[in-house]
Amino acid sequence: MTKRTMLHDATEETRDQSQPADRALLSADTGTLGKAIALVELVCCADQPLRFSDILRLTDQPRGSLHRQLKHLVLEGLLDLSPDGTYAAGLRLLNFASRAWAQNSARKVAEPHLRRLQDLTGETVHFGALRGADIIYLDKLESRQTVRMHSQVGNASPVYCTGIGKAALSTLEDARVQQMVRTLQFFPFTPKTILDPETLLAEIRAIRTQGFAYDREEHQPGICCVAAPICAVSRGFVGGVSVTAPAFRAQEAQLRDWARPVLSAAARIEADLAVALAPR
Amino acid sequence: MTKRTMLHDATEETRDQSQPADRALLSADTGTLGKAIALVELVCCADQPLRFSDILRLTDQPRGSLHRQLKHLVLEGLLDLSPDGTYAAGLRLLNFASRAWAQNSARKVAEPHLRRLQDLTGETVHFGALRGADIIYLDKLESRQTVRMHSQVGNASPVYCTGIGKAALSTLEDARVQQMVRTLQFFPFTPKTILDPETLLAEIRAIRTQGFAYDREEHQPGICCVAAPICAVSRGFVGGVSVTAPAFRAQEAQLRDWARPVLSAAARIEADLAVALAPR
DNA sequence: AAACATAGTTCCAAATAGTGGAACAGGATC
DNA sequence: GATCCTGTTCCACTATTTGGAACTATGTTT
Repeated sequence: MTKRTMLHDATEETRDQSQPADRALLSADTGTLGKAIALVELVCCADQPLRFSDILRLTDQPRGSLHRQLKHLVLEGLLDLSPDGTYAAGLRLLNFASRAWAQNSARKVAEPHLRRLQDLTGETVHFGALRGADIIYLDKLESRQTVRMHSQVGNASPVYCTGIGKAALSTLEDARVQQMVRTLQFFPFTPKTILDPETLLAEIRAIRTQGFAYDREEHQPGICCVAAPICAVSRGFVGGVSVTAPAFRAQEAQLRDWARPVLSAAARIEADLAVALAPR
Repeated sequence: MTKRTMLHDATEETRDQSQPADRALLSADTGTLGKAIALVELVCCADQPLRFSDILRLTDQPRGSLHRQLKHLVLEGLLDLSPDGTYAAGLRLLNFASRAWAQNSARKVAEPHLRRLQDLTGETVHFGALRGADIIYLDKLESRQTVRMHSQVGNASPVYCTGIGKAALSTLEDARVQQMVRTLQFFPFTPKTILDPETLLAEIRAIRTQGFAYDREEHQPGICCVAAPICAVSRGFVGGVSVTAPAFRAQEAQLRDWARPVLSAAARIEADLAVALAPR
C-alpha cells in the first residue's frame, strides 16, 4: 500500500531565491544520509530484486558514487548483496525494527488494553501510530489466530482511508490537517475510498465531535473498522486503537456498539500513558 | 541478547598521533553513514530513552556535529524526537523491516514447510538467518498461539548458543568458522552455554557429520531445540529451521525423534529454493 | 576466435558536505 | 539576578563525497 505516499515527506522548504532551484523544492536536505536512505527505500520497495544497473537506471547517479554508496550500505548491513548481484533489504533493518517495536512506549502501555478489547469484541484489534501521512501498524491481535501476525506489523496505510488514520487527523490542529490534506495524493483503493479533500475534512469534523472514526470498506473491500485516537499530554496523537471485522459481521448497529469499548480502551490507555510518561 | 555484540563497529578511533594504523583493523570505513547508523544502534539498544546529552556522553563527539547528525536522522524518520527531548527508534525503521521481511525469499519459500513442521511436531518452529555472528529470527510459529509472535521476529541471538546458529556454523568453510570463533565473545547465558572455542569446534564437527544441531538449554534455561541448516546453490547457508520445546517435553529421545522431520523440512526447503532461485 | 556488448569495480582531482570549536539561547536551580 | 545545565546555531577548516573515465570480467554476436 501507499506506494507513493512515502516519497519525500519530511520537511520541505522553498530555498527559492535563484540558483539551486529545483532540488531543494521537494525534500529537506539530509545530505549523504538522505541519499543512502533513499537507496534503502528503493531496494525495500522494489517488487523484484534489483541489480546494480537497475538501481543505476532508477536513480541516475554516476556509477562510481552509486557503487560506493551501495558498498557502504552493504557493509553496514542495511542491504544484502546476493552472489547473483541482486540487492535486498538487510537483516540489520529487521533487528533495528524489533528493538524499535519492543521499545515503543505507547505500544507497551497499550498492549494489555488491546488484549482486553480483543477479548471483549472477539474481533481483530489494531494499534497504529502516525508517520507523515501514513498510519504504521505496531500491533495486531487477530480474532482467529490462524493468520500470521507480523504480516501487518510495520505496514503503512494512508491516513485518509483508515479508521486510525482519520482518528489521528481529528486530533491534529486545523492548520496541520489543512496542510496535510492539501498535499495528499488520494488513491481509490476501493469504490468507497474518500477521494477529495472536502469530503475528508467534513468527516474529520464529524469525528471530532463524536470522538471516534469509522472505516467502511474504504481501504480494503469487505473490511470495516471503528477507531479511536490516543493522545498524550503535550505530545498530541501518539497512536490509535481499532476493532476491525469483515463487513458482514460489522453492520452499522454492530459498528456503533463497538464504539463504546473502543473509546474506553483508548481512554484507559491515555490514563496509563499519563502515568508512564510522568517520571523523568 | 547480544547486548555487546554491536557496540562500536563503525566509529571510535584514537585519532591522536599520526598513523591511521589500528583504525582500519576492526571496521570497514563507511564514513558518514557508519556514524549515523551507529547512532541509530545506540538509541535502539539503549534500555532507557536517551536525551541529547546522554548521547553526547556516550559518543563523545563535538556537540555541533552530533546535533546535526541527530537532526538528519530525525528528518529521515530513523529516529523520533519526543517533545521531552528523548530520542527513540523511528517508525520508518519498522516500515523498512516489514518490507525486508515480506521480501526475504528464503523465508517466503520456507513458510509453508515451517507450518507443516509445526503441525507435525506440535511445538514451536523457528526460521532464522545468519548476520555476522548472530542468528536473526525471521519467523516463529508458536505451539500455543497465546504468546505473541513478533516478540521474537527480528531478534538476534549469538551463533554459539542456538541450534540454528550452530547448524549455520557447520555449513561454513573451515577458515571462516575459525576466524569467526576466534573473534567471538562468549557469554554464559545459562550454565550449559558453550564458553570456549574448542568445545564449540568439536560440536560443529559433530554437527557436520550428523547434519543437524541440538541446543540443550544453552541459551535459555529450560529450552531445548533441534535445528537443521538450509543452503542454496552457490550461496551457502541461507537460513535454518528448528523445533523448540521446554526441556521437560524435549528429552533426549524426543529431541532425536524430531531430528528427522526437521531435516526433511530443511531438505524440502532447499529443493523449493533451488527452483525459486533459478529464474533470472 | 576475435570483436563487441553489458555489468560491475577501481581510481583520482575537484568540490561539496561534514566537522568541531565557540558563541548563543532557554530553563532550571541556587 | 547569577549560575549551572541543557540544547541550538554559526562558520572557517578540511575531510569526504563526487563523478568522469579507465579498467576488468563475463557473456554475446559476427
